[in-house]
Amino acid sequence: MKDHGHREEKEVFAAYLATNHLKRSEQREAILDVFLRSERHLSVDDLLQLVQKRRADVGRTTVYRTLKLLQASGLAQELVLDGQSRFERDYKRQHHDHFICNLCGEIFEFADADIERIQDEIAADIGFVIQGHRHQIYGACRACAARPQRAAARR
Amino acid sequence: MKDHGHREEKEVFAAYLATNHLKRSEQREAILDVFLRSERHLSVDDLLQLVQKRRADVGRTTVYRTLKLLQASGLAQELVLDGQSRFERDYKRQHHDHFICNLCGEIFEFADADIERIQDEIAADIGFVIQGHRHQIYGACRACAARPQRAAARR
DNA sequence: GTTCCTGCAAATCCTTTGCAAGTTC
DNA sequence: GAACTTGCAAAGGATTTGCAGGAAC
Repeated sequence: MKDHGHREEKEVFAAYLATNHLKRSEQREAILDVFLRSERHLSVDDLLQLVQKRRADVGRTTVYRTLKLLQASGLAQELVLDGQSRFERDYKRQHHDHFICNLCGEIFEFADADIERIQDEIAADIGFVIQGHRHQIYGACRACAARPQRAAARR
Repeated sequence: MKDHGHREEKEVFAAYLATNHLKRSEQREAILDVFLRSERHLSVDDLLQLVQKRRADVGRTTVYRTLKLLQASGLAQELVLDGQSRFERDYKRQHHDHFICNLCGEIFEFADADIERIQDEIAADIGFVIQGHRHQIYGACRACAARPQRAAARR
């Protein structure tokens, strides 16, 4: 397998495996590599299909299981949309939230320090200790809003 | 069945049914009444159990279907948590978002005009037309944070 | 050699749908 | 009586789990 870069993340994953007495495998490495090379917000099936282009014998179950490891090691973050999970890279990325187009399914990221600060203040007011949050804004993206007659593709 | 108030909402529902050539039924009225009397964020099963105290023969399917009608008529709003939906009253209530305790499952509401305004500004910047949003903050509520040793009950 | 991984199939969870029988208009 | 509603059981979709065989350490 060629080295496609992302050395740092691969080391993080190797370290995670070692620390937890887990083993490396061809499948895990292929999944991680494909995941790191993709820039999108992948569903399990997206990722499975991409991985299977390289190794047709990788099963869906392994993708699910490997994604859990990637989350646990801080490399991936889960985005729960409607009925389906999607995953994005999370290593050394700044926190952000998402706009999701109801028409084309496209996902746009945004980050705003003021919103984060206000959240923290409100939480402090009620004595709530924040561990995480989901902030997703749904609607029509610029391109889809410009052609409102097109039928919805809803992901 | 006693009149438990909430006349306005009941009228809205009756009007919705009439407009859409739908029919009233004992089940729908019982479900609506129980829903309106509860102040919490109910799961389908919560609602089913409450309704069945009054009429043991109401089925889960009918609760699902009636909740769809309540949403369509603007009386209920769905809250998608983890793998499960919950429903809260939505008639003439101001928009708000939620804090969700990971330990006891309790849900706290909050509203903040600044956050809403910032969202609108960011959306306008990228030409995104907002149709709705989910903003949920997870963590430990005051009570649970005070006794961190208690095991998680995760909903 | 022991422990961990993998993929399949089966199971689970929540929700929706097909359908025959019962209600409402 | 036509049209809608109900509850059951079955179907659905996404995700998890049991398990026997295979790979890593």
